[in-house]
Amino acid sequence: MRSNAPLPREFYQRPTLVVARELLGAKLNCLSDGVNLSGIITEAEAYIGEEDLGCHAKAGKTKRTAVMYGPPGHAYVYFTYGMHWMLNAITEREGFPAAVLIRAIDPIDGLDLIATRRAGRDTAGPAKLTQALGIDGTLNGVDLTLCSSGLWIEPGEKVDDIVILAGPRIGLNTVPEPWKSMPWRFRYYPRTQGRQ
DNA sequence: AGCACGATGCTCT
DNA sequence: GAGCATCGTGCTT
Repeated sequence: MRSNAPLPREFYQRPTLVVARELLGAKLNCLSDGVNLSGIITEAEAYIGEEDLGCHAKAGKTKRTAVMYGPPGHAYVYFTYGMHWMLNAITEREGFPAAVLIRAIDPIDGLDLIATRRAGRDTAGPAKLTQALGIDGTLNGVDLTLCSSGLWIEPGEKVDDIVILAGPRIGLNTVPEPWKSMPWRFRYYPRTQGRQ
């Protein structure tokens, strides 16, 4: 059984809110320790430009945020809380710093390895999914539109807008309004079709 | 089921 | 030196 072609660069080179919504239902793939691991994206958040005070790019272009200013369709992987890796997909045109944080997946391929790495616990959480798939800083900047990068995203089932829930982004405790409350977090529940 | 807290190290001021 | 796009545990309702 062959994989589908990855989502193309044009997919990412659009408004970040559109990309965030449309990444729901897509299939995140990672080649890790020789095993193909994957999962359906069920939650994502948008971070949009230097004006967005919840976005890392609020401080301008730095060593850490440089990839956000690069071409869309690449991975922005950063380290936080002393132990966690976060995976983002770069969006919008090159030169404009924006990204979608992948916050949760439902595992599809490599269930055994994922269960081992997660000690049987779930993969709903930005640091949980990177741990499950073995994603770390070595993948920062890789091209998500190429299978050969070892980290890529394929199209999936179309998720109807009606089952998508939108709300404020998580963890922006000291971010000022209106950014703290912008409804830029999107999620859905594929198993239950809309409720949990 | 809900909160408080500690772990742990990088980034930017 | 402060803060962090978090998680798991342990304790209280």
